[in-house]
Amino acid sequence: MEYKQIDILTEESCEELHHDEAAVADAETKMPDDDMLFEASDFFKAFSDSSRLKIITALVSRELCVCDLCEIVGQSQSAVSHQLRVLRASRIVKFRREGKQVFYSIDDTHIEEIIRITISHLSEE
Amino acid sequence: MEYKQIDILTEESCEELHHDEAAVADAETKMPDDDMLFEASDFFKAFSDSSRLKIITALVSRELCVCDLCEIVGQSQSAVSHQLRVLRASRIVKFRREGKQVFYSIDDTHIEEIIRITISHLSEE
DNA sequence: TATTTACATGAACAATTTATCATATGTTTA
DNA sequence: TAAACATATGATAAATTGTTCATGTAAATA
Repeated sequence: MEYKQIDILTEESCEELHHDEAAVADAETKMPDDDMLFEASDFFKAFSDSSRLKIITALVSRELCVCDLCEIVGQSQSAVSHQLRVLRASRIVKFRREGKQVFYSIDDTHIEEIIRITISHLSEE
Repeated sequence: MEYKQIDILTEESCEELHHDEAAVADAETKMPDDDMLFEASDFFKAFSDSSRLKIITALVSRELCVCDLCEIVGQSQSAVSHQLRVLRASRIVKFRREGKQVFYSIDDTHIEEIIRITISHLSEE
């Protein structure tokens, strides 16, 4: 990763000077640090698969057990469990066990707002 | 895709009845149609890579030419162009040509809001 | 008009992601 | 305690994605 940057600077960049040095400097100042960028892109990655998005959307209004989620997304229990694992890792869903069943629900208040804004945005055009 | 669903229903689902049939029916009613789900997940996919997210973040406050974007994200011109292609396809950025340079900018008013909410969400914990 | 500059793109390869299959774990029930 | 049920998970294969390299195109300029 570091080597790549060195390569670019020496071989590929548009000479020594950028076209709008001030804009570049300003953008670099305002840029969130790499940790935040990786965390944020991971967060969005959770929404970037239609099966996961279906799971998230289904959970917005109520908690559901895994079996019902399989029914709703039309996928195997194993596939759904793997996706839930991803969503758990991103702390988008939480779960509680009740006997043999495990109930999942949204672990965050912002999720619904983000989905709502996005859907309304995409519906506009 | 269709065949997969049939397989699941006959081989894998938890018998004939779900655990909470009403909840499943309700979730299925409220579920956006598949076209919307694919479109929305594609939209989020644009944000799911840290290089693309860096490009988007840089463009939020101003338009930038490709060369300056390369400088900011620290990647080759080719890599950045390929990413811009993805962002164009999702209609997240627009561009205008000015002589030899091409200037990119955000093609949507919701983008900043979505990023802002997400960053604030991730900063909370 | 030949060259240079800025950017785009196709092909190939590497890395990552997703689905499937088999199996393991935790809980209830016979 | 054995069997059944609901869910989780590791390994593998298939699909997708991201980067690089080589080359193509449009505009400016020598």
